[in-house]
Parts: sequence; C-alpha cells; structure tokens
Amino acid sequence: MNLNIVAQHLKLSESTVSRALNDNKDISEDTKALVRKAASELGYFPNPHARRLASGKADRIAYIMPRSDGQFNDSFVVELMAGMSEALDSKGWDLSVLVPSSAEEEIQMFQKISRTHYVSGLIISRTFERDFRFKILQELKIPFVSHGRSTDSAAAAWIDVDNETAFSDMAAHFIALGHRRIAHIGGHESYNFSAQRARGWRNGLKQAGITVDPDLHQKAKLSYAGGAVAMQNLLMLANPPTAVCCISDHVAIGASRALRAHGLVPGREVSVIGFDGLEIGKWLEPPLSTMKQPIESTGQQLVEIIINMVENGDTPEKHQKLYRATLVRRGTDNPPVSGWPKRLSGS
Amino acid sequence: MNLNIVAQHLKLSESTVSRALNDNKDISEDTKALVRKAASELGYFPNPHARRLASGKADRIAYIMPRSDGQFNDSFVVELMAGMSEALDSKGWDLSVLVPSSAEEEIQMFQKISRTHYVSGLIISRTFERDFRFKILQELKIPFVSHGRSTDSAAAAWIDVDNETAFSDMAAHFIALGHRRIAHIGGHESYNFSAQRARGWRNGLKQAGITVDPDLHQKAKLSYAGGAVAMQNLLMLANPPTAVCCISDHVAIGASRALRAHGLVPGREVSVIGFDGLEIGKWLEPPLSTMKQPIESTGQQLVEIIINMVENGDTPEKHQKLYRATLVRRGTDNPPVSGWPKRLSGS
DNA sequence: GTTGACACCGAAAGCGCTTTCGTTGGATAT
DNA sequence: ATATCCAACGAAAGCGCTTTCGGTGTCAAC
Repeated sequence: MNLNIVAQHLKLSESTVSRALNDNKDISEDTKALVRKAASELGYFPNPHARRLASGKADRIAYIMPRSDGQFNDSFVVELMAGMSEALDSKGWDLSVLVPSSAEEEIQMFQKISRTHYVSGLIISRTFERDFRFKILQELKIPFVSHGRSTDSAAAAWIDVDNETAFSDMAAHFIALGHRRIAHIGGHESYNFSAQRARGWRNGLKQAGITVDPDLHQKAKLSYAGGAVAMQNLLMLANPPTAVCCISDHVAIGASRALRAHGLVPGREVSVIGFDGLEIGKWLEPPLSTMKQPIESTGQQLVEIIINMVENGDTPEKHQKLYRATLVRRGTDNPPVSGWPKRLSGS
Repeated sequence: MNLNIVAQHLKLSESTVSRALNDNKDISEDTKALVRKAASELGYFPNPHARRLASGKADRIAYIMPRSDGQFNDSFVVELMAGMSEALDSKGWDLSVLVPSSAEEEIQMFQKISRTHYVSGLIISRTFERDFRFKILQELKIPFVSHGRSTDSAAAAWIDVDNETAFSDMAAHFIALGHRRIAHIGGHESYNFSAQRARGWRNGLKQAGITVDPDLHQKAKLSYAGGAVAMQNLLMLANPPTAVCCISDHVAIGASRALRAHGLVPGREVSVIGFDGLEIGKWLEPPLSTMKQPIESTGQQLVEIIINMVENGDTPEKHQKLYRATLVRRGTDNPPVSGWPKRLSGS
C-alpha cells in the first residue's frame, strides 16, 4: 500500500496524489477531496521514512530526558512529556526521547543530530548556571528550546519560572509573618535555578533590612535525604532558624522529617515552605506549604515554540517566557512561636 | 557528507562502504578497518531515514506512555524509560513515545504502525483484565511486549509482578501479627493488576480460615484522594478493620491521612501496608511499610525481549517473566492494639 | 587444463516519497 | 487571430541508503 497504488487506483499520477495529500495549492479542491477519500478508504498512510528522506525534513523533535537520579521531581517530567506529545500529535510530528548517560554522550548525540538531521528540533531542560549546551547547539545550528535559563541563554529560546522573584516572595512572606531568622536549603549552584533561588532568598532578606547569616544557607542534595541532612545542620546551630525556604518540595519533606526526629513539628517551631507544588504535599501531616509553578501547559508551549522556529524560522529571542510561581499556603507556614529557638546542640 | 563522499574518498564503491560499516562478512577485515577509520575521521553518520527506507527496518521501538492522570506512580515511568533508552542506545535503536488520549486513538496508532512499519516493536503497560490491545496487536502482527499480563496475554510476551502472591503474602503477614479484620483498598478491577491483588488478598485470608467480609473490600480511585475516601468508609463501619492492604503507596498515603483526620496513627490503631516501594514512604511519619517490586532493570529487559523478537524471531511465549515483590517493613505494620476498634460512626 | 569453490568487491536497481520542471488546455487580453 | 497567463496535472529526477546479482582473482582438486 503505497503512493503508487493509490495513484493507479485513482488513475492519477503519484505527484498529484502526493500533492493532494499535502494540501498543495496546485491541486483543485475537487481532486483533493477525491484523493483524501480514496486514501482513507484504502487505509493508506505515507511512509514516514520515505517522506523524510525525500523532503529532508524530520518532523520530529527530541526531548533530552534527564536521568532519573532521585535528585529531581519525576512526575514533572511525565507531565511535561504528555503535554509535548499532545501538541506534536496534532501536527503529525513525533517525539523521540534521548537519555544521555554523560555530558560526552550528550554532545555526541547533538553532533549526530546535526549531521543526519534526523530530528528537526530539540528540547533541553535542567540547565546549568553556565551551560555549554547552548553554545554547542547554536554552533551546530540545531533549533532548540530550553526549559530553564542559563548565563549563556541570551540568544536562545526558553521558558522558565522566575525563581528569583519566587524566593524573594517566599522570604518576604516569612518576614510578614514575623520571622527574622530565615534559612535557605538550596542545591548545588552549578544548576542555574539553584543559584537563582538562593539569590532570591538573599534579596528578600536584604530588602527587609535583614543581614543574611551565611550559616543559614545550606547547600544540599536535591533529595529527601539531602533535605534531612541540611535541616539537621540548621538545628545544630547555636541560633537555629524559625523558618526555612526550601528549594524543592522533596527537600522540604526531608527537612520536615528531620524536625520530627527532634520532636519538633513543621509549621510550629520551624516553618517550612517548599517549591514545585507537588500533589503529595497535600497529604502530609501537616500539609506542606509550597510555591507552585504552572507546568500543565509547559510541554505544549515548548513544542509550539520549537515548531515555530523550525517552520517559520522564528528567531529564538522571540520566544523567551518567564512564569511567576504562586504561594500555596497549606499547613507549614505560620508565625513564630515563643519558646523557640532553644539550644539543641549537644542534646 | 554521505556514503558517496566517503566512497570516493576511499576510492571504493558505495556498496563496499555500506557493507563495511554494517560489518558484513563479504568484506575483508582490512578494508573494514580502513572504512571505519575514514568514516569517523570525516564525521560520517548514516542517514537513518535513508537506511530505514532501503532496509525496510525501523530500528525503533515505541513506548505507549500512560497518560499522567495522577492515578499512577509517575517516577516509575521515568525509571522505566531511562532503562529502555540505555538498552536501546547500545544497539543503535531509538525510542519514540506515544501518548494516546483515548482508546480509539491508540488503535489508530497501532494501525498506522502496522501499515508504515515506522517502528519495529512496541512496549505497552497498564494492562486491563480483558485487554483488547493484545488481540489487535497480534492481528496486526506488530511485535510487542507488555508490562503486565491480561486474560488475553497467553500467547504474548510480558513481564509482570506476581501480584496475587504479593497480596496473599501481605495478608498472611498481618495474620501472623495477630490481625483478624484485614481490609483491602483496591482499584477498579478492569485493571488486571487490580483484580489480581484483590484475589491475592482474598486467598490470603481464606487460607488462614478467615471469611472475607465484603465490607472490608473498598474499590478506590488510585490516588491519594481515593485512598482517603476509602479509609474514611472503612472507619465508618460498625466494625472497622485493624489492618489494611493497600493497592499502592499512593493509596496508602491517602488512607494514612484519613486516619490522622480521626486522631488515629497509621501503624497503631490501624496498620497499613502499601505497594510499590516508593522512596517517599521512607520520609513519612511514621515511615510507610510497603511491598517493593524490582523495577530497576525492567526497562532494559523489556527492550531486550522486543529486540530478540524482532531480530531473532523469538516467539512471544518464550518471554514471560514473573517477579516476586518483597515486603519492606517500615513503621506502619504492627500488632493490633487493645482499645480498638471502637465505634466511630456518628462521631 | 579444466572445474569448482571461495573471498572480496562493484554496478545497478530499488525503497516510497517530494519537488522541479514541463505540458496541456482554457480563459483573457491585444 | 495571436500572444499571454494561469490553473491543474504528469514525467522524471532525485533523497541516501541497502541488497541482489554478478564479476574478478586466487587457490585447491581432479
């Protein structure tokens, strides 16, 4: 079942049938209708490999999926991909996933893509503060959009949350509740979002005239365990915090567990706010307060951007979008209580 | 940069170069080495579309990704895909993801694949008790492997956990601890694993001579909220359970929250065991007991199976593998306490 | 010397599309 | 009447590979 058969069946040339199915303007509406009818009756689907070989277009985007290292929020990835797939389907494109196991392998993948043109565009995520990929992809002239910025992303297309504002908002919220000793559990600042969130927290304090105590800035692994360790460190301080801005909900959950281990309750002696707006937070005891970023449509937007760049030649700079995260108050952000902090170290 | 260029550069024919790169036995080792060297120096990658068009092989497998509806365990999916990708990369194959938004769309995808051969094999998951997909894929002669069984999977390839044994083990464990009123929060039994787990629970009770009380079998949505509602129902019973076998960790977490809402503590008045072995369970208060299924290598195994079927013509029946889940005792499985159950309804 | 077997390589025909270029016929302008 | 233009379609040349078929040269066997 190929073009030739359909053409013979209609007593038309392959060219005409091809054009009719591609909605070419050289074909009259009448024959277009005829062709489409015949094609669907015969159950004809064009062979994508032939089509791609002939046209030189790939009609495929690839998503560089971050390795599942327990460091990150995985449900986020699934939601993202579902959104992408949906948007791509409607265009007849398809989605490949690439899971590089190292930076070298990732670069090799890029080179292969650049040479073979077997994908038309790329979506990357988990950007680093200084991210070599931006330069490489630009040099290789591969159209791409990034979920997250970088210092090198000025000339690139990206979608991102305003991490800095989110965390200065978070700090301001704690201050408004009456807190003064406000800690931050962040991640390694090679990740760009990590650096941004730390900066936001710092600025939030400064704007209220609070000098930032470097002891209150913990750099943790972005996992439950990392959060627990960091909170443990904070509690061992001579003067522990009364509130903690956590870089992620996962970290906040680990931190909460460390509080419990000391007989403290999240949101009572020590207030905690996470980041991501994970569903699980609602079901904890007490429910976890968090900053929610709108991710529902992010996947769709990413593919729409990349398609526009590929098909219409949009410049990357045209597509830079910053989202604002919103505070979701649940149970772990409250005013400070009396009788705390008391010295725990040595206990 | 294509075969022709490489051939000219080496003063060889395209045929020879092609064969050399494909490790064909008609080519001497000397020239193979020469060709490979030249290819890598020139930075040559074969055009996959041309290759696939000419050979008729797709060298690609597609994974039908379940829609992210909050019903299921998403981190599982990511881990699965990472495993798949790794195993595929080593073979030079690639991975497409398909996210059908309805059963009709899924069937259309199958038909398109069958017609165009643009993927060589399929991986499906989330099987239903009676799963129409098995018959369709067999009729369309699409090689596929399923993550999960079905009543229709006798002649298919699959990997699955032994759900039935897992849940009879779970029930037996509760019985050994001294429990007699043991409930089950399951899911809709159109899902095969759901039916199997309910059956396992029932058998576990029967084997100990306990008659199963239909009131103790709750059918919930597979979400936090579903678990909470189901537990609420159980607590309203005239004679509530002292232990609950939950179909998933998510459901168990929701159920735990419902207990808290009544001032009860999971693992004290009412013991709870979940299923999946989710990392988050460790960080709850108290840590959630669960049955862990080995998923680390499942993704890799799935692709190895499908590749064997595609390349070596293995029969599907040859690849059917049942895993056993293992109990992970954390904090929510304990002997029954005195003073419970007491009547809550009306409170 | 002839035959066969074998190792190694080349010519050429596709795979199923897209796309350039050309052709046809009819409508319109001159 | 001729020239011009446009709408609608066909012929044919690729896209970059794989693979069939055949050809050459060498070596052992009879």
